Amino acid sequence: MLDILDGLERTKFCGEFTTDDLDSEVVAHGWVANRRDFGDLVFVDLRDRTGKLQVVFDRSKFLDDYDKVDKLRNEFVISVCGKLVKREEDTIDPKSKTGYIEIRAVKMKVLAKSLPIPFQINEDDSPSDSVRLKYRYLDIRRDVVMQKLLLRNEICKIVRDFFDNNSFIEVETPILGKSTPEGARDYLVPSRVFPNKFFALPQSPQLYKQLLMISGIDRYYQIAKCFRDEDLRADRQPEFTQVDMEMSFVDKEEQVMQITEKLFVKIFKDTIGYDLGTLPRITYDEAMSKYGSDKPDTRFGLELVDISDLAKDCTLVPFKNAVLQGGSVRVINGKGMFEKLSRTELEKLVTFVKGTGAPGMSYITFEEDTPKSPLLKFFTKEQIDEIIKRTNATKGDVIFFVADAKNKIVLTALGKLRLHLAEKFDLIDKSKFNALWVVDFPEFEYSDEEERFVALHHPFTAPKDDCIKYLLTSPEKVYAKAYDIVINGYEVGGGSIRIHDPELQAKMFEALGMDDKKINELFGFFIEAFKYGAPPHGGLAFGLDRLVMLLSGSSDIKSVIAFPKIQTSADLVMEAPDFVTDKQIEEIHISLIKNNSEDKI
RNA sequence: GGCCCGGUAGCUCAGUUGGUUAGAGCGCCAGCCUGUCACGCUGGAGGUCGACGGUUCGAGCCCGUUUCGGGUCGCCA
Repeated sequence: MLDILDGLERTKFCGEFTTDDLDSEVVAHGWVANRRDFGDLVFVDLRDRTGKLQVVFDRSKFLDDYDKVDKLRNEFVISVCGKLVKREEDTIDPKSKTGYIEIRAVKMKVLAKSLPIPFQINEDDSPSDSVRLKYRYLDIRRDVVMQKLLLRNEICKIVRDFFDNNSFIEVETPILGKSTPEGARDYLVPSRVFPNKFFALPQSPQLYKQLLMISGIDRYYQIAKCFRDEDLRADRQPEFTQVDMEMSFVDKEEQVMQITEKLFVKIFKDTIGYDLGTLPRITYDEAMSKYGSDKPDTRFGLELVDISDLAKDCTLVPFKNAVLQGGSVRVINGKGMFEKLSRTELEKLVTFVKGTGAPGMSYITFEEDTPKSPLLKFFTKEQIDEIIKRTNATKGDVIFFVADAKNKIVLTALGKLRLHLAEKFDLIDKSKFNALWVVDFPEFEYSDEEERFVALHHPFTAPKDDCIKYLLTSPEKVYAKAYDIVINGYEVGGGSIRIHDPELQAKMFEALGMDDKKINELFGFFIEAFKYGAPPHGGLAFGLDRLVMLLSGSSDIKSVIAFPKIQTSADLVMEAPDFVTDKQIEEIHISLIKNNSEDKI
C-alpha cells in the first residue's frame, strides 16, 4: 500500500477541507472530475464521495514531473500533495462548497488511469437507464446518485440507533427457507443434497421473527433482504430491503404503532428536517370510501361521494341495478375542470376508467351554474340537487359517475381516476409528506379466482377481539389487528398483532379452508412452536427502498438501490441471470426444458 | 401474458412530404494558451440510423416481424 501511495496519507476527504486547514501541507485522493488546461497552468476538480475540491497545477511551482499533469484525463485516480490556500477574491467559485479554497499542488501521483467513460458525470446530463445501469459503478460517481446512497446510509444508522436505544436486538434470519404457497411467487433454489426439493428465498422474515418471540428475544429488528418473483414496477423491485421488527408482550395495535411512529418522525426530522407531526388514523373502510384506495394520497381533495341511495331510485337501469345488486354508484367532483377538459379529453378519461375494470363512466358538466348531461333525464330535480349539494358542485365543475354491482370495482376505478386527475392537473403539493395510519383492515378478502376467503394480510394476523365469534360463520365481518403506514399514497409499511394462541390459530386456518394435512405440511413446525409458550406479540415491517425514495424526492425505486434490477428483473452490470454449466445442472438434479447453454457463445 | 412509449456518433438529441455525401452540443484526439471553474481558440477522428424482411426508381422516415429499454394492467398474502 505504502509503495503505491508513496506514503501519502489522506488528510481529509475532498469536500471536508475548510479554513482550518489553510496554509498547511495536505494530501487529497480522488478522481479527476474535470480539468481546465492552460498548458503551464492546469486546474483539476478532484472528486470523492464528499464532493469536489479544486487543485491547481502551476508548472513554475510544481516540484514533480509536470508531464504527468499534461497527461491527466477525466476519471484518473490521483493523489495530490500540496498547500491548501484561500483563493483570491476574484477567483472564488460561489457554486461550490469548497469554492473559496484550493490545493496548490507540488506533488501528484497517478494511482490509476481511466478510459474515457461511456457518459459524462455531471448533474445536468442523465443518460438512459440502460447505459447507467450497465455502468452503474460509474453512475454512482454522479452526485445525485451518490447522495441517495448516503441518505440511505443515514437512515439505516438512525434505524439501528433507534432500535438499539429501545431494547431491540438485531438478529439475522436465513435467506434459504421454505416456500409458502400464499402470497407472491417465491424465488426457488434447488437443493443439491435433497433431490427434487427446493429452498425458497424469503418474501419476508415473518415466520422466523415470530419464532424469535417464542425464543424470548422479546424485541427484534433486522434490516432484511426480501425477495418476490413478480413483475417489476417503478416502485417495486424483486429484491428489496425491509426494516423488520417484532415485539413481545404487546396485544394492542397502539403499542407497535406508537414506537414506529416515533421512528418515522425521527427519520424525517434528522434527515431532511421535515416535521411529520402526529400521524392521522383512518380506518380501511373510510379510506376506501373516501379515497378509493387502502393507501390514500391525502395531499389533495377530490374525495369520493356515495350517491347509491339516490341512484337506487333513478331510472337509469345500470345505475339502479348496480345498487340493487349490492354495489354502488359513486362520484368525484372535478373542481374547476370543465374548462380544462375538452370533449375528447373527457372521453379519454372514460377510456381510462374502463381500463381500471369499471364498465364505464358518465359525467355531468357545469359550464354554467346549471348542470348539463344526458344523465339528467334519469334523475329527479331533487335527486340532482342533492348530488350537487353533496359534491359542492358549482360553475366550472365536472362530476364523474361510476357504477357497478361490485363495490370494489367502483372504489378502485374512482380511486385511480382521482390519482390520474390530480397528476394531470398538478393538484399535488410535492413539498408535503402526508403520512398516516390505515387501521382496522378486514381479516379476509374474497378471492374470485380461488372462490374462497384468503387472508388479506397473512394468516397469522390476530382478529379483533370482538370479531373472533364471526371467524367461522361470517368471515367478511372479521376485522384484523392490522395497520399500514402510508406516505403520499405509497404503502410504506404494515404490520399486525399476531395470533399467539394455538387454538385461535387453528380456527384461523379452518376459516381459510385449510385442512389439517395441508396445515401440517406447510406450517406444522410453526403450530408446534406456539405450543411451547408464545408470548403475545406483534410487529411491523417497512420498505427501506420506498422510504429512501420518498425522502430523496424520487419516484423511481431503482435510483435508491446500489445495483437495481431492470424491468425484466435482470441485472445489467453482471448480466444475471445467466446459463450455468451442465455439471452444475446435473448436481442439482434438474433437467432443462431446452439446453440453451451453447447460445451463450 | 396484454396495452402504451422509445432505440440515429461514446453520451444527450435534431433530422421537413420518402429524394444528393445523415447533423448539432458535449465527450474523444492533436495543437495553442498562467486564474479557469460548462475555460477559450484552431484543426481532426468518430455512424450497419437496434436487427431482419417488405413496399418503392429511391427508406433514418412507410408496412410487418423481432430484439432491447421504459411505463402500465394482470400479478405483488
